[in-house]
Amino acid sequence: MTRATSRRPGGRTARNTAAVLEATLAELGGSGYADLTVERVAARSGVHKATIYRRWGGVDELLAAALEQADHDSWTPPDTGSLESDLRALGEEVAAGFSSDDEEGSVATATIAAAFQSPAAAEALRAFMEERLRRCAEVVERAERRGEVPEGTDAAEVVRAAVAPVYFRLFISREEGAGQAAARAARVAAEAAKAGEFRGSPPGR
Amino acid sequence: MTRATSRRPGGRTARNTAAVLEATLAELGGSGYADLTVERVAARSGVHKATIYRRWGGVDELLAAALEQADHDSWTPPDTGSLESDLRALGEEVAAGFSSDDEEGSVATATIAAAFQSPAAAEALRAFMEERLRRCAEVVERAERRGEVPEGTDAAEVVRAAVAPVYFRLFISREEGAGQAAARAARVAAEAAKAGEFRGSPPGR
DNA sequence: TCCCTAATGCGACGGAAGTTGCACTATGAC
DNA sequence: GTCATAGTGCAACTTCCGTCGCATTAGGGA
Repeated sequence: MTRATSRRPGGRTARNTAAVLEATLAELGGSGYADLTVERVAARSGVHKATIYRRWGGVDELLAAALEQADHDSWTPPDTGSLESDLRALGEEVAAGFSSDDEEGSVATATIAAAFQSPAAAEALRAFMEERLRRCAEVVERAERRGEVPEGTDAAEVVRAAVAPVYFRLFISREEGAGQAAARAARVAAEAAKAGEFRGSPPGR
Repeated sequence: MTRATSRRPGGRTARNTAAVLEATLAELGGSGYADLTVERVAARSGVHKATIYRRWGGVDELLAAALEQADHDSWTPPDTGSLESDLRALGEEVAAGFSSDDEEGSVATATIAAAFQSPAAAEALRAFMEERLRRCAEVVERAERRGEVPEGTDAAEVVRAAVAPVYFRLFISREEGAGQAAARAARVAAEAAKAGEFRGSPPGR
């Protein structure tokens, strides 16, 4: 959508967009968010910095665009046979993804950081997480079809309960053991879901 | 501890420390983390910027020192009579504290943001949250004494389960309704604790 | 193929962030 | 009281970030 309003979406513009976003991801993976700068992205991509400032506006918007791109991937939640183990796999995936230094984890971590400083990044993160939660609903819906959980279970809320403790340890309390936390959170969330604690939409909806 | 290694902890040095940290908090409350800069703190506090750079090193370390100071406050967890309502009050306090623009919430939010960029800030945040979790254990211990939850319940883990979804909505998924989420998370955590799901230390300890 | 102009490249500029050397002040030991 | 020096103030300096005006290039309609 970045170029939806453009009058010349083809050729060089498209090439520049690709080069810049790719360079952004590479810089993130290499140096992290703290050292992410427009000048470095410009140098790596071969696109002039003035162009980047004009088209995106700054580092945070650049990051938002990169995340938006990542949003269009083909990720699907795990399917292991039971709600609890699906949730556990999900949580462990989160813990592993953010802990590792691979590109995907770096982008996500950087965006969480950037969201504190830029409305554009915050919005990009919100949209990304919304989409992820939407896809994760599948996990709960399968459980519902299996009869594991009652009908009308708020799928997103179950997933939130399962993964929130992992994120909490990673970025809020900054503790070790996010991976182990996934198992317990998954169990608690699954049990609560079976007991019908997550039935119906939350009050504020 | 900032001045523990100093050879001249008294007089002007102490006054400067107080003035700088107070100015840091004031700047945070007024303009937020994104606009927090050493120069502005220097101007507000009346301490020269070179001094601040020499003593702390940068904005993030400044913030870490301010949080460390806040760590020594007299905060205690709510005591409402039951585990679930205590946890709910706790979660709502978190949601309200971070949403509001008061000074305390600003410092905590800013530190979470700074923790992504500076090891010093990350460590300060970790220590702060550790202390908060330690104080919150009281809530679960009271419930244990009342017989609400089985003996040997991992208090910190119960609290994490109760507040993590609130933090998740605030800073990760960036959704609305963090306050409402507190109620459901508190209920789920309390029920799980009663069922003994949080008995014993987690595996990775 | 031609041509208008959107998009980019380029270099210079203003300003803010952070550093450094030097002089001075005030602390705390004696 | 005196004195060595830790700590601070000051100002100049170096980078780096972001912006701007203008020249140049290339997309895409004719």
